[in-house]
Amino acid sequence: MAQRSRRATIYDVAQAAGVSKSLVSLVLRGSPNVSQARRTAVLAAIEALDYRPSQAAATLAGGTSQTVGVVIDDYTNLWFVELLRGLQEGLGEAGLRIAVSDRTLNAHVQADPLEGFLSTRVEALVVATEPTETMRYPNQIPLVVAGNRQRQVPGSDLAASDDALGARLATEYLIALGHRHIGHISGGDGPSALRRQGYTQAMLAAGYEPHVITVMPQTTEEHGYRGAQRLFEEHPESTAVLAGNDSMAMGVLAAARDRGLLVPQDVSVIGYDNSPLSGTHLLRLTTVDSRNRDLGLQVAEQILSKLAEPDRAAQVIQLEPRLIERGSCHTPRTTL
Amino acid sequence: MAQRSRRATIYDVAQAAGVSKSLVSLVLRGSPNVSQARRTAVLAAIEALDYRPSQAAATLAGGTSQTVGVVIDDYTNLWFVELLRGLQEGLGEAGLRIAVSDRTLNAHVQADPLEGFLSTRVEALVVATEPTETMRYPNQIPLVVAGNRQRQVPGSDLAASDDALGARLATEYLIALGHRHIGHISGGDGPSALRRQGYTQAMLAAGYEPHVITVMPQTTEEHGYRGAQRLFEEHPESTAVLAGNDSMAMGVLAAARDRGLLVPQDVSVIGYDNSPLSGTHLLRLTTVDSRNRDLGLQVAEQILSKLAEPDRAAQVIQLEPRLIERGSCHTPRTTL
DNA sequence: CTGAAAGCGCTTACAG
DNA sequence: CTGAAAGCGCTTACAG
Repeated sequence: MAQRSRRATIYDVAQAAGVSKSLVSLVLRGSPNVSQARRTAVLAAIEALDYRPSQAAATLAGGTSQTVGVVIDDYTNLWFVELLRGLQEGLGEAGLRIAVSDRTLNAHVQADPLEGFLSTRVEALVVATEPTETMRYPNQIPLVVAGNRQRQVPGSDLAASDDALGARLATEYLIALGHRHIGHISGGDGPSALRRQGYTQAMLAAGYEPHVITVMPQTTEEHGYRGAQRLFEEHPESTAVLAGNDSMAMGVLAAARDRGLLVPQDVSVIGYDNSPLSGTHLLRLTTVDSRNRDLGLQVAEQILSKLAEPDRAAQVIQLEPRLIERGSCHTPRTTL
Repeated sequence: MAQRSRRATIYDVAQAAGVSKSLVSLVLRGSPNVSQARRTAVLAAIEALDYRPSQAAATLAGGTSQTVGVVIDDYTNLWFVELLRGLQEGLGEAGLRIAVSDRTLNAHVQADPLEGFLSTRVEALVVATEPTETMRYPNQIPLVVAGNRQRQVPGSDLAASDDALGARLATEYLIALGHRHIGHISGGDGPSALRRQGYTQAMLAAGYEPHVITVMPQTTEEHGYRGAQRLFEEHPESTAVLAGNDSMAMGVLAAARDRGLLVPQDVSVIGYDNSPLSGTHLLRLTTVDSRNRDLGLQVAEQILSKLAEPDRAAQVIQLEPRLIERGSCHTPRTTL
């Protein structure tokens, strides 16, 4: 039935439908200036020929790829999933496609995912990872950095959750619960630095001594585990721990268990990110929600506005995080 | 410095380097038939003009996109990550790019991710999700289905882990440990059906009664939790549980804990997938490794061979899984 | 080793 | 509402 022959082109469709190829193009792009009869004929021909327009030709001829590129750091670091959802929602109206790439996906053909996107002529770029100095940033298309990062990209928009505020909220929550010996396990990236700040501020404001254990360079369960071990050793009086994120919190839970401490009876634990993990029956982790979906919506808006007005000044948008109460916190066992 | 003007094209580079544009094309594609002096000049011009070749033009003119598309079901379902790594490794030599899309990413512009890939003129397609009947499968490019699925795609290659064998290995391991009351929590997808088979076989072979709890339609922690609750209620004599995958195993752990059962002392638990989750300090989950990276390597090979010889018959490749022993299993508390 | 020419499959004005 | 023409930025033979 289907021949392995040459692919159908717009010419074939035009011929089969008995119209010119411009007309086919109009139908494809949903123009209202096409008679019903011809539209039907074209659609039938498309179906019959199993025709699919060539994205390459459309991009080349139209001068626009209609896609925005998103660079993430790692598929296992799930915070980007909700961001993507928000982006998709926000970009829907405009009909922009989304393409995702992590650092390693095409490392065999291109050192830098940005290069690939730039060659693809994306309309805009979202950098949802720590920007590197080797990246050559485009200045001809909108670029928005998503999330709090250590490095700035001059001229780019920025959309991030207020990580300092989130950590402050979490710490104040523990303090309100009656805790005063609260430790913090922190990592080495952009959000970590801000969360550390928020934690420290809240502790000092309450007149308590902050205990920060910084584990470099990652923020995995393993790092959380090691950090918590150190905390429990150096500060056995700790009755609560704020972890740098949910993965690290999972490590904290493991360290507590291995030390014979019950959560939340002996020690309260708070995570950060409201990841799928935190909502499981096994963890029931109280955490901070960064509202990444809303973040994605904001990023979409920034892209759209910059596309409409390329000369507008760079924007910085900050979202307010909120605390999600679940089952990992309690009043301290012994109120001193 | 950088003008927001028109993008540099191959013409601009040729002119700046004082060569013809064919020569620039040769340099870009790494041809050896270019003198050192001219190559240097071209490279300098590319750098100076911040030139990036247009992927669209290259695809259109060259008649090949040099990319293979991978359809996954969901970014939160992490089994594809290792698959991607293997694919990347295997495709590296050939210089093929990888593009990933899940079902929802571009749902606002295209109902089906396949359509997008087909418009992009990918060289091959990897379907790492349950094929749907609405998908129009191409017959002109290699298609390989990765993982065990319920639906077949006629003419496509298949690469999967032997899920029945994996479940049998896990069950036999528990039996060897002395367990005879072993339950299985299963889901509703392709791998689930096979794992169920393997479990049942092993139980019957040992002369024990299989207890399967099937929770539809998903295979999440929540489903594992509910399934285990039912198992513990209906079969309180159970001393071991084989979960359909690691996420479900996590739910089993939670259900055991909520029932006051210790793992592994009171009940042994085995997962499936060897996901990042299973290796955490908190879970220390004994699990089955499907060797997804090797699977990716196999898929790459299938693609390459089909590209070289389009008429070769469809292949089915099955990999042997292996058991990963960690800390969630023990001999049964009371040997009956 | 290098250059001129044709063509890939579309979109976009521009006439009718 | 519809068609003929030019052109997008490359690659690929094909001559030299």
